[in-house]
Amino acid sequence: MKLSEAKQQFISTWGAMGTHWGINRTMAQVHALLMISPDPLTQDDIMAQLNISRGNVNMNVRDLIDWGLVDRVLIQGERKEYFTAEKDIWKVSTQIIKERKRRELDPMMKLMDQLSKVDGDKKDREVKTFVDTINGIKKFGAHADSMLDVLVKSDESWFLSIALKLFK
Amino acid sequence: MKLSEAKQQFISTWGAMGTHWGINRTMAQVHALLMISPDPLTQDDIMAQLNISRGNVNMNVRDLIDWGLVDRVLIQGERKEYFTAEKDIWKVSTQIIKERKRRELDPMMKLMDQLSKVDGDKKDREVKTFVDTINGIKKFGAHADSMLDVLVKSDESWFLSIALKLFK
DNA sequence: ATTATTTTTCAGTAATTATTGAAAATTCGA
DNA sequence: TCGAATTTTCAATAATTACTGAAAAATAAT
Repeated sequence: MKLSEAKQQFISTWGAMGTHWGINRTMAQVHALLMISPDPLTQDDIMAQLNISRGNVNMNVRDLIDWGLVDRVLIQGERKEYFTAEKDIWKVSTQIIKERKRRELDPMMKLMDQLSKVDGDKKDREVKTFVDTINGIKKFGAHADSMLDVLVKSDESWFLSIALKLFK
Repeated sequence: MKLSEAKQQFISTWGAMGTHWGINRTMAQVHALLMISPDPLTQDDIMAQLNISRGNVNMNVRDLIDWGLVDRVLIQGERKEYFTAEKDIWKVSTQIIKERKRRELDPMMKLMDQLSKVDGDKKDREVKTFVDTINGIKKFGAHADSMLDVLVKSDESWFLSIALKLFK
């Protein structure tokens, strides 16, 4: 397979995968493009390679920066901004985990705390099932939370050595 | 907070959360409703409680069954079908992990195998960056794959005892 | 301070995805 | 086998989400 074809394939698949993960297709494609580009790219480079508008590039790159997956790079003597992406997939993963925990798990757990204080007799089947489900989620979430914290703070080699001991 | 209000809140938040995870809002809401319902519900129950059409209920319940998160229940002497959801969040999670691994990780890894065989000189920066990125994803995916396999096969108490030892 | 270059914003539009509802198919009791 | 009850399908439509492109804002060189 030729490089250009392989690149296209990768970008397109990474984009499709994004849609299964609540990430919009273009954002995932921009990320894919930057991951396989040896040098930083400009807005115009990205526009040209993905055939999308300037506004679209701008918005998606900004989102990627918010996610901590892409960085602005200043190139000496150049007026334009350049962008580059972290290429180490371990770092990419931990960054995504960190952000999703903050954006999703933390607020969800806060809500569960409130909901577990619902009024009513625990002998009522309706109340009992509700409270049990909520408490199950709370307990599970608390464990997930502390595991993910440690995971995100550890580095890959530490993690893999544990993983291999446990799971091989 | 009253039960009815808490239920609404839970269903609505679980639905919104679904959209961040590539799951459609209604499907997540149906799942939420069934998780907090002590007894199995019919299509009509779900229609009434969530204010959605029969076709919509039918399609989303079918998807949930495909995901292994909801089961049909036959009630003695009743013509209608009833539906119920697994309420143990550990089981729900492992089921989701199992399905996503099969639907997403496995095909992605198959593609990476193909893409890593791209033509061209590894001394070319373009080629090198591409191959390195792909290989990084392959290696990471292989570890994730075997970890998730074990995770899914283990049960909660086993897993938590390991988790506590490691991460507390 | 003026002008050229680059980035950002956002109203309008396009594309995608989800939902309805009625017709068709299926199921099962009589 | 017939017919009522129930489930499924799917074309039409609604709702949502993403994208464009041009105008406005910001930046920096002269």
